[in-house]
Amino acid sequence: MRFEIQKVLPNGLGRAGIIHTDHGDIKTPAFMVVGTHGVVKFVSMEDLHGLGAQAMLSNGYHLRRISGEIAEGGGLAAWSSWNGPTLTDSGGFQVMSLGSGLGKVVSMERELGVVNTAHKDRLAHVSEDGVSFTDPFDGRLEFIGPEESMQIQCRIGADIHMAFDELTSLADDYDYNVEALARTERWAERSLIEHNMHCDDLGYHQNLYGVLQGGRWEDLRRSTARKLGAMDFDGYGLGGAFLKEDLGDILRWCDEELPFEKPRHLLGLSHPDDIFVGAEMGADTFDCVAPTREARHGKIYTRDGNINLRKFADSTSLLDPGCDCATCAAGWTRGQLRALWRSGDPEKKQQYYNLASVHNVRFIVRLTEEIREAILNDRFYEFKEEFFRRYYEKNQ
RNA sequence: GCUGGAAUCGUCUAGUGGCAAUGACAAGAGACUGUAAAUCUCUCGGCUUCGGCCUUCGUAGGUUCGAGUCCUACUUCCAGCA
Repeated sequence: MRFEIQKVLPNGLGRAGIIHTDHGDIKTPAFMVVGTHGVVKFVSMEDLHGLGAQAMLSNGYHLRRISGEIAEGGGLAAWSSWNGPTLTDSGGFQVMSLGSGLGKVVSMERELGVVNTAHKDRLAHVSEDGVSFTDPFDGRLEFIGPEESMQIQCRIGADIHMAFDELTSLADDYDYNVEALARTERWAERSLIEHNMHCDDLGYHQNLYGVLQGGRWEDLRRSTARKLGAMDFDGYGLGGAFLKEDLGDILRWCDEELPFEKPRHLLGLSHPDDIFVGAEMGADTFDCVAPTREARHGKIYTRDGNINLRKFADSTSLLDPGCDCATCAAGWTRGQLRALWRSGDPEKKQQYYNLASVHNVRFIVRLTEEIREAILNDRFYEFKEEFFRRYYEKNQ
């Protein structure tokens, strides 16, 4: 893998570039679509290529039981028939979502009294070795540590792997973050060693990103960035549960310390505010379930702010007039889409999920394309201002 | 015409003496960020100083401390028999 930096923002952090992988190039900043199981929900591979998606993220945790099958199928890109660049997550997110955050929403808004799920109610428990967890669907007790995660990911064979990490929750205090971060750093070393034993097994090179945690504390963020930055990772994942207002600072702390020439992936964020902050502070790639999940839940992205489709029963307006996605190009109106969505007919609902997902994903992919163009043309800050002026102007 | 049965919040529906009244759908509001998520939360008779108050279960009476629930009549609808 090679990362070519084409242009750098005046702040010395944000940049536009190209990540060259064995399955193709990723022009950055870029949004990677999330196909946890190797499929983006309700969106075909043809749709994805059509809307300009450059890379797909899947999850080693979800694919763990069929990783051998995927290896036999030639690795994730071939097996899924995506045939482009891919990335897998280590399962680190599930340490939190099945553990301290079980049953909770990972919100970026300030909530009073965020509380972790009680230990006895968790499906995942962390130890020095790794994470023991109960499969939520079949109740089987399993274990994944750094070595297991690397073995699974190397069989799945994405171009980019994530080191096995522990994502802490907003409710975890400084002391717990110190402890968890030290563990994540030890896991990073173990991940690197194990990864290097298997990273060429499928006949092409697989890369490993180290993942930075450390919550909202500057000393933790900077020290882990220096520590992992000195290790031989191919790039870095920027992880954590953030409050929106902290995101810029946290990314800056990390990216000021990390080796500049290596690519960085901001894990799990894609709302426009977060993409802009990320791109400005040096994140090269992004992924997020929000565009597809929110589409299924009736939230449609538009350049004038997001809309809730429920309110547009009789609307003959396009989803986002001027949008270049396939759904808008085909002339679907808000009212028509709402009718499909609310229909009792499963086929119509599925059609809705497809049309709305394509639109929202295209919206975010296009946003990253535009940010890239703006960076290359020295007008990032102007573009950001234009975008938000329109996006937040009350107008709906 | 006779004999049964039924009428409840937009719709369907629960309810058999203590009820502002069940559930579903529809409707309305909000949430969702490395997918336990085609999901979840809230509202859904009116008013409220949030303690309550008022008006409600086809219509009109009655029995009862108390009636959506029991009785009588009427209205409408359904089924069966003429």
